[in-house]
Amino acid sequence: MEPKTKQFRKRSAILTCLQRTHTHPSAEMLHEMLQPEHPDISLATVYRNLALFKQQGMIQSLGTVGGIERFDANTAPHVHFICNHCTAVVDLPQIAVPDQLRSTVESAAGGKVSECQLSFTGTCQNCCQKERTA
Amino acid sequence: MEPKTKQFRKRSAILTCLQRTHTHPSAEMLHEMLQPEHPDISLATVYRNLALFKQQGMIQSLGTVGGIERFDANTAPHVHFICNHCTAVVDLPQIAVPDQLRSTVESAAGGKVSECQLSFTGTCQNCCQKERTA
DNA sequence: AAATAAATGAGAATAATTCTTATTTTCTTC
DNA sequence: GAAGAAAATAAGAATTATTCTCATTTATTT
Repeated sequence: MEPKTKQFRKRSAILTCLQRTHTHPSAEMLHEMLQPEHPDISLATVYRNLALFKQQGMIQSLGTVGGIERFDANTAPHVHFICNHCTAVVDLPQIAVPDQLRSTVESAAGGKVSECQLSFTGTCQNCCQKERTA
Repeated sequence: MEPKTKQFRKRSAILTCLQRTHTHPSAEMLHEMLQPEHPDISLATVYRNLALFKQQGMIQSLGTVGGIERFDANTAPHVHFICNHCTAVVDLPQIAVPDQLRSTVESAAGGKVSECQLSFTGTCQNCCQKERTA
């Protein structure tokens, strides 16, 4: 008979998939990545659970790239590089986000900070090369 | 007769309006702000010109807040605080974005950086107070 | 095992943004 | 200054990422 895991919640499959990838996928990208293991998963389920995870603070949204929202299971403050050409998003762990920034911001803005995001947009290495040879 | 200015390009009116505000408006917010002076302006024109300005590097997109794109005529790197409750966006000029970051990122990512964005999300002062009294 | 609660699939609904086309406005050239 | 060419715009249709609805399935509790 079928292994039980396949009948279990798809919720955890979605979270696990997001945690294992480094591509900062969109809902649709995740949906495709889940196809081999869960061919019957609905796109609405992916959206629904991503919203839930986000609300619970288990994952983070990077905002949109080309009009499509991208997600990250790494909620620790870290830096992203976003390629406008191929919409790839990569982490830049080499670059640190100053720790004391949050409290500085809170006193400057007078509110409560829940998230910090430092991102650079431009053209990635691959796309730079493609442009050169084109 | 009507003053000539009203018959001139709406393009410049859109840019001027964005340059004079500090609310980091969306296309629709801009459209509303332009109503008194240009009641016949089309929302499509606002979208079209914002896309043009962005492509020409004259303005910047902050990304989306609550699913709606927000714009800023200040293209110099600076820090934003975004309230998740009222979707207000304010500048934090007190906090500087390190200058050498761009080149550090370019060597780390191996690509070409065109934009930098540092933003904090949370609850603004006003919304914090409202929560307290609610 | 029955009853209740939670999760999901499928597709419809929503809404921000973009596109299309006809019209108007501006610019160029004579 | 007028005629023709080019650019900009208005209005609404089209697109599409995301959300919602509701019937069904799956899990949990009694």
